[in-house]
Amino acid sequence: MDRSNPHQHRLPQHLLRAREAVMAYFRPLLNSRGLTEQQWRILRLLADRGEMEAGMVADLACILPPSLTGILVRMEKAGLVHRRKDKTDSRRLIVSLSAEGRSLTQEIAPQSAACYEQIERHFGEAKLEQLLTLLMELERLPAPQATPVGSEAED
Amino acid sequence: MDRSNPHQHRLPQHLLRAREAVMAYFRPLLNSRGLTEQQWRILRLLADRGEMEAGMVADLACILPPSLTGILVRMEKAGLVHRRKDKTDSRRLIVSLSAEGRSLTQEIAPQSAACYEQIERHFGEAKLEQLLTLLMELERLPAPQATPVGSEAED
DNA sequence: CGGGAATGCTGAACATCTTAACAGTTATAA
DNA sequence: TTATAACTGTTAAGATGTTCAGCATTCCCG
Repeated sequence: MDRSNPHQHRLPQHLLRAREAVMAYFRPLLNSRGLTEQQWRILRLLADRGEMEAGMVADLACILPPSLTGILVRMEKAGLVHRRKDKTDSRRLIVSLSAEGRSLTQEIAPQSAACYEQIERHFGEAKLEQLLTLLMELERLPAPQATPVGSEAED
Repeated sequence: MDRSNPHQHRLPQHLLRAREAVMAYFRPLLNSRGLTEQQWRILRLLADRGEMEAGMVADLACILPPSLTGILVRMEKAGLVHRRKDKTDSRRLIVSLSAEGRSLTQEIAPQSAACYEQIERHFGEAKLEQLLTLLMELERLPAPQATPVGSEAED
């Protein structure tokens, strides 16, 4: 194919592949405890910052609200978290760690850290820092301008 | 939490967030044509390298075989690709672009490139190169050693 | 006070991911 | 040749992603 664009870098693809390479280190650990990636993100979040409302969990754990609803139901059914409505604003859902969830998190955390150190050892601490810096900058990309599709220009 | 580890960097999370920030630029374009991310990856792949067997599509597009099966069925139903068995080895499935799929790809490609250039403009060409280099290195992480869960140590 | 707008979560429909098991085909060796 | 292993793709089941719509609650302003 005559692609005169030398910048066909496929940034999203490489972000995806890199993430897969990294997750391969963590997945066995999580699977051995019957946890999904998302559930582990939520557990750690609650362990680190204490109970919070669902919307904040969604933001911090990068999970869309409709997904989060089901995930939290399953996690509560598994005895990992508690869900309760906010007293003063009954629209809000407060999510907190259960005792069981807390102890499980404390068990897994050091093993997770060990996986991370393996990665660090293979990849190099300096490059890892550099990569994280770039990623955090990229996260701050401004939202794309409306609809660049070129069709509809809202009234 | 007494986390004495100052390296709680959450690399997978940042890879995920960064990817989301980038995909936000491409999603509107793809949605406007009724394509998913995965379908677009497949279309571009076939346009770039010509027909190939399903396994290679899975590898190159970062899609697991069970997912690919359904995706290709839907894409064929939508008239975007053709599927046929290899004559000499009927285990293999050859996937190729249809005329309709090709023209759609050619329509979208320049708009996709435009999105990419927006990102490049915001983020900086140099940093983008640097990031891609690091990502490609990270992809080459060695597979984790067997089962680091601490339970079974075969042989 | 009252009603529309905004907020926060959930439901629904469809697509994809993830793991495990399965089926058809081909390669290999006794 | 024939039993077996290896290879390729698919099915199955459960969990999550993605978009849109809905519902309850709260806010805000006249």
